[in-house]
Amino acid sequence: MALHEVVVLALDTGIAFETGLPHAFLGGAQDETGRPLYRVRTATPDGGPITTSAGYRLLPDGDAALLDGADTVVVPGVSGWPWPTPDEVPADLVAVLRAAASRSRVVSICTGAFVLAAAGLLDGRTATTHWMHAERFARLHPQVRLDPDVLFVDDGDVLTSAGNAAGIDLLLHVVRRDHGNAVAADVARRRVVAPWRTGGQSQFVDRPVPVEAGSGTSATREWALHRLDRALTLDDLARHAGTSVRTLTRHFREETGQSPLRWLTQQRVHRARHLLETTDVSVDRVAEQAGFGSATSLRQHLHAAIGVSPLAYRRTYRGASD
DNA sequence: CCCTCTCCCCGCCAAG
DNA sequence: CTCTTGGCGGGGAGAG
Repeated sequence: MALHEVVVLALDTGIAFETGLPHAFLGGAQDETGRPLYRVRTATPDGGPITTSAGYRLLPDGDAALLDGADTVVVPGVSGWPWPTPDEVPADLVAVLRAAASRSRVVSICTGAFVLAAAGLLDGRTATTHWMHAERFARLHPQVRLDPDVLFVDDGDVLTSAGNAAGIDLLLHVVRRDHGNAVAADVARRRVVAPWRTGGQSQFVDRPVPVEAGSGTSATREWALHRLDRALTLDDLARHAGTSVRTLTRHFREETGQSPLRWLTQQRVHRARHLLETTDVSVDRVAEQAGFGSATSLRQHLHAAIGVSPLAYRRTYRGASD
């Protein structure tokens, strides 16, 4: 089988830690005979050195032309605050990314999602980024369905991860997707990280993305999280927020990038996943405690979110032992 | 799988 | 004049 070509696109102020991750986690993947499965190289737009977030300079393997032969392009985060806003991403970089996306899988880590979004690669898709930048991302890119609570999002040929170390989770997921669990577990072992995070891929609902204090709907979101198990209507939320339903939905979209119901459903899915991962509570009870009207509803939403049934999901994380 | 009913989403616009 | 609010209604999604 031909080596899978990976090109890391390093940009100025690129986060050093993340820029090295593909070499470790994709470059470190091997088949059962010990042969590497990916070749990882690093490119900068003009082939010249860039200065990383750590201050040292990085000399790449080549320029943007390297991306032509890439099966997967990885865009690590950039740290030059407040770069990048869409109009600060150079047109030629946008063109390079668009071309790359038309023939390669594209993966971003952390604020790399801002670069992908600026190139329009995330329009109409689901994506994530570092939680600290989620609200800004939602404001800048309302056309992207942002899921700020997950470690990564696999949207097929475009994959995005949360901040820094979440890149590890995503790259392991890529290996798992390409070559199966055994190969991914082997890389994880070699790099001395857990094959997946304790608690699975979702972050815990009990320590959700910190809501920006004072921002319009943060208190209401917090409030809703504490009564997820009960039926909540837009009227309920608006009443708590002290505004009209119209203003509430408007603020929700501005601050979370989502409509209230979509946000609520997402939180419920998170809670359900958490319960499936950590307890043996029956699916009916999980549905109830997560605020779904029925097990059917839970099944539907879980399937839409991650493509598996509740019991299959639980089996993945709790094992089929005993 | 389909049907019906309810609730939601969001562009639009007038008012504050 | 600009910004925010909130009521309305068509189109649509989800529940049962």
